[in-house]
Amino acid sequence: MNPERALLLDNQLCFSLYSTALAMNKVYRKLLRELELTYPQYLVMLVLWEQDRLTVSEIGERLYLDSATLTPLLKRLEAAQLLSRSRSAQDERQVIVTLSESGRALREKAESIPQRVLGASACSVDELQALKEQLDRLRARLNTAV
Amino acid sequence: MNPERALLLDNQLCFSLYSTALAMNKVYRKLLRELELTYPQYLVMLVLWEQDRLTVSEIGERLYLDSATLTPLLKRLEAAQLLSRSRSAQDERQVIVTLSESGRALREKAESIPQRVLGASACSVDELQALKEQLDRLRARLNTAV
DNA sequence: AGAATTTAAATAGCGTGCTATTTAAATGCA
DNA sequence: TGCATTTAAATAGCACGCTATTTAAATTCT
Repeated sequence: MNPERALLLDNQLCFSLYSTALAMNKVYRKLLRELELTYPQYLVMLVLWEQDRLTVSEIGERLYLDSATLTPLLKRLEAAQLLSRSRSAQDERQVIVTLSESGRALREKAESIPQRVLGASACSVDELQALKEQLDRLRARLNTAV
Repeated sequence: MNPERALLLDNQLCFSLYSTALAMNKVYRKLLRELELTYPQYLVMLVLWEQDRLTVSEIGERLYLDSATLTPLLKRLEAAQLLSRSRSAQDERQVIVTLSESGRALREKAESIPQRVLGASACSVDELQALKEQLDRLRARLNTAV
């Protein structure tokens, strides 16, 4: 593709990625309103529902986010009484994040979310699975490029 | 997929989309530093390089963004002397965005960007084209769902 | 043991992207 | 004509997500 054509918005994969991610976020905002969570907060809860008592860095590794993003986010989740943050006794530099009772309980209310997002996407599971695999490959390559 | 498994992070297309978009943004941040543009600012410039003298809404339609996002962004581009904003004479509610000489000139410096992003992605053009089409379909469906 | 280095998290400051609201201009309609 | 409605952009306020820096704890090295 010549440089002229490459600069056309409609030819840019990256714009498709950007705008589809925004569209996805809008769908989640609507669904997550009843849980009073933002999408990144929901991601943190997903991680903790899988494994509780992680450090800030461990959560960040899972989500590709750093403490500058996570610390204020975790403080908001703590203020909402979904989790608590406490310094590790073994290593005082680390902060351990622990779900509260209501944090664990929220999982049930979240169980319907994936199905409803699938509905909004109006795609088949196979189609989404293929897309997911392509995105994961691309992310891996982009992350090594930086 | 049962609700248990659907809540696992690794099974979520949406997380792949979210995190790949963040990874893409990081690649762009590095490349766009020499143009002193952010990625959304670069998108606005792409739109204006294709067609100059658009209103704020027209830019927003192209990028799926509204005036709450675009107004401050356009003010920054105006402060950087890449464009000017002026009220339409026909309809004083509208603001016409016009590239400056240096705004037009920046296009040349931007011409190498798509090629360099392609390099960072380490994907074939065909592969990216397929991914783009899937994303565009998904965005269209998500946008009608909201 | 003590100084230098590394590490984890927090903080400061900036630019989106959003919802809800406001302002001002244009349009519709009795 | 005059008032209500609609529209375009701007504004207020919030939550990310980032870079760069700071703080404090752990580790390394002599």
